[in-house]
Amino acid sequence: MLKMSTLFLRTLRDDPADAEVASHRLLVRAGYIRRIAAGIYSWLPLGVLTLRNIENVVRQEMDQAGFQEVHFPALLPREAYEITHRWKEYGPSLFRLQDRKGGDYLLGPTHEEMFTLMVKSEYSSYKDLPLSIYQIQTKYRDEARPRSGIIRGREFVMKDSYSFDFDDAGLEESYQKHRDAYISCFNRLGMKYNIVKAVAGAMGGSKSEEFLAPCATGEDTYVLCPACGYAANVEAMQTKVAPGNAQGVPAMEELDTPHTPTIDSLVAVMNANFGGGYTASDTLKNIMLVADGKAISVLVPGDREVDLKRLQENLSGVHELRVFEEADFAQYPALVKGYIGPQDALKSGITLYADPRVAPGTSWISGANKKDRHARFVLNGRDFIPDAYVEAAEVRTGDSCPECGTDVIIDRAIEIGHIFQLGRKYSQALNLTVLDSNGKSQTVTMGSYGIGVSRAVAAIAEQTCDELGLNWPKELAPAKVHIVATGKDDLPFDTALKLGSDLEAMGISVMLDDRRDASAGVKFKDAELIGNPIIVVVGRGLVDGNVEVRIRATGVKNDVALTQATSSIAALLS
RNA sequence: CGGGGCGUAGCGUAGUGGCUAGCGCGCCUGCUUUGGGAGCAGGAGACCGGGAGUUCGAAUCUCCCCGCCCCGACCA
Repeated sequence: MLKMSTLFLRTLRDDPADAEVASHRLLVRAGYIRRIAAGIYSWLPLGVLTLRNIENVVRQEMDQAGFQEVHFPALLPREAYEITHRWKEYGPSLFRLQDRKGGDYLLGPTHEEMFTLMVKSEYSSYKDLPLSIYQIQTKYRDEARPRSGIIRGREFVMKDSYSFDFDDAGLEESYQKHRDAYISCFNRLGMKYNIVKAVAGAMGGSKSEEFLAPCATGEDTYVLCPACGYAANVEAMQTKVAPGNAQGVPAMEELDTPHTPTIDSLVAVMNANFGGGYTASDTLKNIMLVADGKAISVLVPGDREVDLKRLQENLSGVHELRVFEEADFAQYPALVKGYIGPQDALKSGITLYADPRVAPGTSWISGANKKDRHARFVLNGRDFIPDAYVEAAEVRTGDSCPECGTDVIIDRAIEIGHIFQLGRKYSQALNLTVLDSNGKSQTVTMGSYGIGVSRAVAAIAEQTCDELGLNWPKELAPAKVHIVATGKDDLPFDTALKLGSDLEAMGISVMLDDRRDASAGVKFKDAELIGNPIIVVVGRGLVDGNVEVRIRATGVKNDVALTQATSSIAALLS
């Protein structure tokens, strides 16, 4: 039984000055966590209990699915990460250090390499597969900007699993098993979440989905279709646009459009001099970018910005993407800044990408590649032909769902899980093979699957808290029942202690506020702040043989006969 | 890394050149109180983020450094 008289806990009456988001404020105020450095937190007893509860739900669901728990060190030698090039590619986000002999080490940000090597050292036959193993472990990433308390830290607890299969069908099956296990896990954690299509991105591999907990303070943006349930990360959102009707589009016509280097100025001149009714969406924006040192050209409708992150994710294999600077324009004198059009792209030799919204058969107003000149009736398929189509334009609320055409909404969320089909990227690099039934070596295919365990503490706090404080689902709370003894006589304190013992004997965890010197008001405030699901007040009702049972989440209060208290509480918790 | 804000006791803060750095919460002692963050009295607790400088005099002004928060870039 957790007794408040001795519990290592100090709640704060004021919000800490360095906390802004609700989960951070409340976890600090209620005495769950304390900041040590940017993105690095200590856990006090209440925090540890909650974290362990979440860990245990995750662990049970993993074990239930047949995955086996292992454990790796956080402190790792450089070698394996050198082979997969991540020692370099991970860049400044990797915590690196040296031992006394000058050997390079790192604090593991994720463990694909180590898991792959572990399987390699134990297994060598197709008969050993499939295999899924996992760990719950502390990860280290030197984030450029840790934020929102425990939501994005530099040290955090993650459950990471890895699946090993003989072939693609096996990988698909392991992936689905993980997906199902994640669904039951997050359901049990009492979270609201969406499963969202994601781009595999830097991890390589093909298929990837994120589990996103909707939350205004979340840092991920995703697209949701209210009609069919289609959900995608904004990077992964697909644009479906019908081809334009090229029939009857007049010949391309060059126009005199002085002083129109921007879309707004161009639309104004078009409406003034070349007939009305033009809007930015009739124009074509031709953005010059540098992708890993190579100039590329991207077409998007004039009323949309290029979403660099989205573009980069969809240009597979591009590590660095930036917009043209003056120096880049200097290298391409044929490009007239502000008046670039795709008509001469072939001549320039620069790869021309088009957003799907710039569909075949659509015609546009674009730059004419001459200062103060534009062209209209510039037809895709006749006047220019993109080398490739790529998702580049920003996604907006009201865009069409690629599945059903309904207007999508855009929402924010916290990423609490991510599942990947990695394929053979790591097994190939580290040479993880097994013998097939013909005695031939075959490269194993892998998946990786993560749950942000410490982040889930914050995400659940965000989703469940109210103006009074935290408000945990019963399986996660530090204790299921929070008993408050009030008054100055011994009776309520003795009764409360007895009630607590009875509940614990029934397997119900109890926190008992047995402080003799704290006023009732303080105890009520603390109970609400700490957020255990059931609060029982043992005090003045005792003269009638009653205790008061409150539901933290709803605020509902009921007097219950002391003799019925344990059974009534047990019923509430079942 | 760019932009903005901030750093005074465990927490929240006042103090913008001049007495011993003030207040609230929390903490300690005593008395009173005990169903919504109690009252009175007494007390402990601060190298005012660090360093250098300006000045008769610096929490306060100047420079450098460190740290923290927010927005952006970045983020398996």
